[in-house]
Amino acid sequence: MTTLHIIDDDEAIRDALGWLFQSRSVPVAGWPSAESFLEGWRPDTAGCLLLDIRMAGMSGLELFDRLLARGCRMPVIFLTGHGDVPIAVSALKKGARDFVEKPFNDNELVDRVIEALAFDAEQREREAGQAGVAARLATLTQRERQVMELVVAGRLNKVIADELGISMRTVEVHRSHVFEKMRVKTAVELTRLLAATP
Amino acid sequence: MTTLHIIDDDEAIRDALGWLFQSRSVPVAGWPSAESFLEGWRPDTAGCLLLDIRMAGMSGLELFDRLLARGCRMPVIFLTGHGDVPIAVSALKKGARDFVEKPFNDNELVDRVIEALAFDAEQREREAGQAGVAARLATLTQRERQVMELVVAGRLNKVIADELGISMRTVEVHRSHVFEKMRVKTAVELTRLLAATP
DNA sequence: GCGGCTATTGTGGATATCCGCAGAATCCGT
DNA sequence: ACGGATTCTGCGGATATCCACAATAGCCGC
Repeated sequence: MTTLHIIDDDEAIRDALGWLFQSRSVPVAGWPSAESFLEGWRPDTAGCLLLDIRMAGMSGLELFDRLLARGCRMPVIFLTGHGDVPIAVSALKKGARDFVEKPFNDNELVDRVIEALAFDAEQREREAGQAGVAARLATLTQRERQVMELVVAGRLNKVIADELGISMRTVEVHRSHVFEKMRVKTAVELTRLLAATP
Repeated sequence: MTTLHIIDDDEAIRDALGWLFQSRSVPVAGWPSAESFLEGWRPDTAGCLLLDIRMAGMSGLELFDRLLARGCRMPVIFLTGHGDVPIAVSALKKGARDFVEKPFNDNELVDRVIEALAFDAEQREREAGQAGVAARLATLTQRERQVMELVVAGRLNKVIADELGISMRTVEVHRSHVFEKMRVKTAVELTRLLAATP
């Protein structure tokens, strides 16, 4: 299982949460500030975040915004001791996974964290597949991409040739290159490959 | 534009909100209770809901649950005067669109409602298209459905014939019927049609 | 039993797609 | 200037798909 990142400037809380999750076999990493986590974060950092709202220095919300801006897609569970509805609403609408008030129920929190970790693992698997597709897409030339778009739009070769003002034979060549580079054998497979990503 | 349904047991608030929205050209329907709205609700009721949490009789949350159970997909904006974070979190996680505390900013609320109405309209358009596809799917015979699944999986006719233990000619016939009934001309179009719905 | 729907198969021909072989033009970097 | 990548084109043949015409057979409802 991947790691739960606990970000809280109160060492006592980090320790208590660390204890709780380690006792449930959830790997934990503790961070004493938003800044320290942000510095250590890399696009391939996996797992989920348990993030305190109020912290000295950068707040949990600000860290969340900065992570989003950097393309981080890890599930984030906010922890807060002083429930503020507008903050909760805006965090959830931005894509936070959960918003939990202290004091919380231990078992419930553990369950939510485990679900979030599973979600992250699945999401990373999906994205790994998509990255492979994106890498293959990047090897296409402009013309090949144009032809591909018309192919997955369902146009016949002769129509594509018309629309691009080139001969059918040339379309066939590009089409064949696209299939080869994208590692598919039929237009239908290509369509499915691209339908899963856009 | 479609209708905003205001559900609040306080007539003064219904009137005030009604005024606000009518002055912004948003069509409004007022309901004095969750029960009255639920009774009048039909699957094709369009628009969005502005729903008070605390009401005599059925609460806003309970109405929301019942609507979800009946397959209602209208955007719901909750209104509440006594912010409760766990309630807001659970409502949003269930799919509520927004959760607004009184007193609210008029302009902000109007903006959110207009966005929600636009969202509902788009969603209904999408679903109308999907319903058409579903209706056409329902006209397929079992065999045609089997062939269709293999076609959109990218198999060639000869392979399909093998897998189903029938002749290629029969596959061609079924395939042609599928195209006709689904109103497409190529396997790629069919794939796109089905990829948008699953 | 007759008519309609479904499923099946065949023949034969028109179209489309797939592919190897061959040739050529432009642009770019060494 | 030479090689490489990209784009373009033609020919011909092997496969595949599309389709009209034609026919057989089982099941179901009237």
